[in-house]
Amino acid sequence: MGRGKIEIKRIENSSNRQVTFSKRRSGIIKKAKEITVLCDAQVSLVIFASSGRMHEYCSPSTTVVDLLDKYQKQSGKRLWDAKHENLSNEIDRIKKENESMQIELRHLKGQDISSLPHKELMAIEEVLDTGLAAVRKKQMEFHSMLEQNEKILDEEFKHLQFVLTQQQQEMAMEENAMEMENAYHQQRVRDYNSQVPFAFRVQPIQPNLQERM
Amino acid sequence: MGRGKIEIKRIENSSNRQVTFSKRRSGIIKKAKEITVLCDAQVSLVIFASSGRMHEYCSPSTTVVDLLDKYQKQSGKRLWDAKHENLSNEIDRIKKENESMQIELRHLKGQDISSLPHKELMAIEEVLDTGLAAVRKKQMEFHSMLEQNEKILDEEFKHLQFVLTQQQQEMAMEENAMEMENAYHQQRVRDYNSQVPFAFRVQPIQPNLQERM
DNA sequence: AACTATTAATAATT
DNA sequence: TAATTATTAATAGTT
Repeated sequence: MGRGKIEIKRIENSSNRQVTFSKRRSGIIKKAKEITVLCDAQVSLVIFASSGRMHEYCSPSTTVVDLLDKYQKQSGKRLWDAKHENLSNEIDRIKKENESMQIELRHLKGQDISSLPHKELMAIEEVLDTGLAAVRKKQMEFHSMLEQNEKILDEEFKHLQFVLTQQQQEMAMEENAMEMENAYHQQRVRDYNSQVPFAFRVQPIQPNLQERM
Repeated sequence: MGRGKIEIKRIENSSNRQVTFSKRRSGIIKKAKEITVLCDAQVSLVIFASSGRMHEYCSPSTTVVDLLDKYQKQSGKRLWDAKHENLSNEIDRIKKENESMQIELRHLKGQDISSLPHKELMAIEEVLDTGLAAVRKKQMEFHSMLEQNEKILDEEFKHLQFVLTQQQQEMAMEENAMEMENAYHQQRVRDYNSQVPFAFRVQPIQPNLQERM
């Protein structure tokens, strides 16, 4: 019922598939509505697209829950109970997993090892040794990184110090040449320093140089 | 789509209604199957006839239970009772616990520690140190126990050796006194030895003593 | 998203 | 009740 006959197999083209889904979904829901009216049936229809989006139809005057309750009674399949049982089983499974992990953790922490056979003690020791080695290696890396950072900062600091000292010497020479503007220049130096974080300010090689000028 | 157009309203003629129900029901189920295959959708379809008879379709590879689980997640409608919710919550809780333990275990084994902050690395190292110390202490205890056992066994052995030597000397004296019964006594010694495990048998201090006698 | 040629579903009939 | 068929409805490909 279209321009051509199609085979009933997965539509590979994704956008075609989505368009077809949309059309057929509304078709089915329309049919579901019609059969409820024509034959006063009750229908519960839930459709999930491959995208995960959900669409549903449920006959008026009922709810999905009501219908599923009826479904449960008639099919003999116990939806709730089955679900219940599944959950319980999963809980049991996870709890067991949990417990064994807890025991392992304790052993690794040196707890509850009194009654362990010698062989297991040795295995635990080996795991601990391996772990400790890995952690210490990581810490060594961390430290060497810190040292390297320090070295880089140190060099940057020295460079900055050098540059500033040069600038100050230039200024000092200017000041010598133009004694009159002394006050003005001192102000400039102060301005500059106020823009530089304290840690990077240069201590004059000759202390109190400014005071002497 | 029939010999004539029909209005969508309840079919009053009961047998017509039933026939139509039957035809349309199979039509809907066919459509449900088709959309499942064509668009890889998942469909849960439950139809009740006015007679009460139930018909259902559910996409392969799922169950009504699974679909309803998804349904309730998306719709926010509570299909299951509080019990189920409790179980679900517990599962979530345990799963979280599980995950954190798994992470801790991995860290202790020296895995996945690359991105850890230094502080945590130190904490892990401390735990490992503590654990290792405990395990090693236990192993020391084990060893010293072994040594002690050995010592005790050794002493017992020496004692046994002493006692047996004495007995043999007594026997030898008897034999000297009653030369005639020599053969008989040798038999007794052999009988005795056959009841004692080989490891505990006494080597005569003078080899070949019996042969010389 | 709307259109339309074609197939598919089905209402009436047998 | 089941099969047939005339007709409508659904929809695949196109615009």
